[in-house]
Amino acid sequence: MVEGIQNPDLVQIRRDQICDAALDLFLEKGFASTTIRDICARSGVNQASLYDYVANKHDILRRLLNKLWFRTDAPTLPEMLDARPGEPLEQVLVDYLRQLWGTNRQGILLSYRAVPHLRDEDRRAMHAREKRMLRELAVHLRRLAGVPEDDPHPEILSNLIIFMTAFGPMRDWLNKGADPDVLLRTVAFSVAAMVERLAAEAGAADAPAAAGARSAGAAPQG
Amino acid sequence: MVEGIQNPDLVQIRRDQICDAALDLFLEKGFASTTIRDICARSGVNQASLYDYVANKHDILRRLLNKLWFRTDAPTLPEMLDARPGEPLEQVLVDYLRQLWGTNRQGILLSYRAVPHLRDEDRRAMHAREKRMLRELAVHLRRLAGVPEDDPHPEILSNLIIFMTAFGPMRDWLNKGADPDVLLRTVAFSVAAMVERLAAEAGAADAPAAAGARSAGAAPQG
DNA sequence: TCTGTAGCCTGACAAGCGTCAGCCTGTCGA
DNA sequence: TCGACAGGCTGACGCTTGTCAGGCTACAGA
Repeated sequence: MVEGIQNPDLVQIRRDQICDAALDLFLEKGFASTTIRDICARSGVNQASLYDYVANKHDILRRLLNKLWFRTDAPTLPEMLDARPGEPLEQVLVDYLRQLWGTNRQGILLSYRAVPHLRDEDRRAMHAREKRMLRELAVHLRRLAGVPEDDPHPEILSNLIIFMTAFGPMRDWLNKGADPDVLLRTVAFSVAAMVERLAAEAGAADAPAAAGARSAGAAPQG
Repeated sequence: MVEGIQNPDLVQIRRDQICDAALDLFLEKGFASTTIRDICARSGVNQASLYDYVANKHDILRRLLNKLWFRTDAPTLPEMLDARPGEPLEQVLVDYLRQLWGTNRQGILLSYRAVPHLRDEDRRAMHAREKRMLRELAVHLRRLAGVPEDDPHPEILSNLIIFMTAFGPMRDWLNKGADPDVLLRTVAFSVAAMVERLAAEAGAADAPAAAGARSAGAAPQG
């Protein structure tokens, strides 16, 4: 080998092997205590050959996050809300969570656990994406709850909701035996209740909200 | 020195030095990539002397979690609810979060990040405590929302609420500039809204709920 | 059969790890 | 003045880590 591996298909196959094995191990033992030798043993790739396919250990983590966290094949929550205007927040959330928790549990876990091991540049990129998502979601919440521009609650609630979308994967060991669908419906209705309450308080303090809460169910605030 | 250090006060002082330095480093760089040499450098304790005060690196982590996670000086959420019967959930939560986020941010972060590095026995103890708390909180929720024994929602909601109590410390980098008090009030009112909605749905499906939601009326915090 | 070469692997490197034996220093009662 | 002894420190151990130079194998084309 003079200049790396030439067959691009082979490179792809080997990289997938390496990343798949590494993902499991990173989630099992953490990034720092997973060794290159571990990854080689599980993936079947030779220890020296590994460096023909990835630059180094950090490169594996970066590739994983690019595939799982910065994925382009699935919409973010605000994108999904954009695409389905008028639909109740709760229903959109159910679909969003089903998709997220169904196909990307590991990506969520990795993104929360691997942060300290990211290179600064990659961490900045992650934070930027998170901030953008938060901002976009806050716009929706502000409209849904009918609160004024200067009210800081939508931003906080956005942050909280995005955090709650990690609930399933992060705490599933405590939900042993629970129906996954009941789980995500519970989260969705909880979020809807939060937004409704925000709308109700804005309406009570202000004027009757223009948009109001769109979610189904009685507003219990009495 | 024949048999360890004899002055118990000195032992305590040194252990605190070691643990304080280690806590910062574990949160900064993760457990596995923090070295004994790092801990010594930051704490000022000599590398050999360190082993006069703690058994090894894992022992440091265990001591930290005992101090921060299995703390006995602060009540758990269900304990606080037991101690203040009749008070609105929302108010109890505000006080609980103020105490938790004020004095134990690092404990929360550590407990979420250090899990993969715990010895099995310690991990089992953590999980047991978590399960007990979840069960106890579910009892309260069931009563507050007036839902029947066989409804699985209180358990899921308990799990979700305990997860949400980690929101402040886990996502504070996204809440830069926000008033910490507004933050925890927002979480508290969100949780109250969730429980109210659970009560409303139980009441709608069943009979008028006996307990109902006890949260204070419209009192917009802002 | 020979040869060039793409891809695989052996074996080793320096660096860094957790750990500790054994020596050194300072203090204090006799 | 002396020695006993608590506590600090030097220096090194055996091991594991990420990384890679360079030799090896298998096979296509002549």
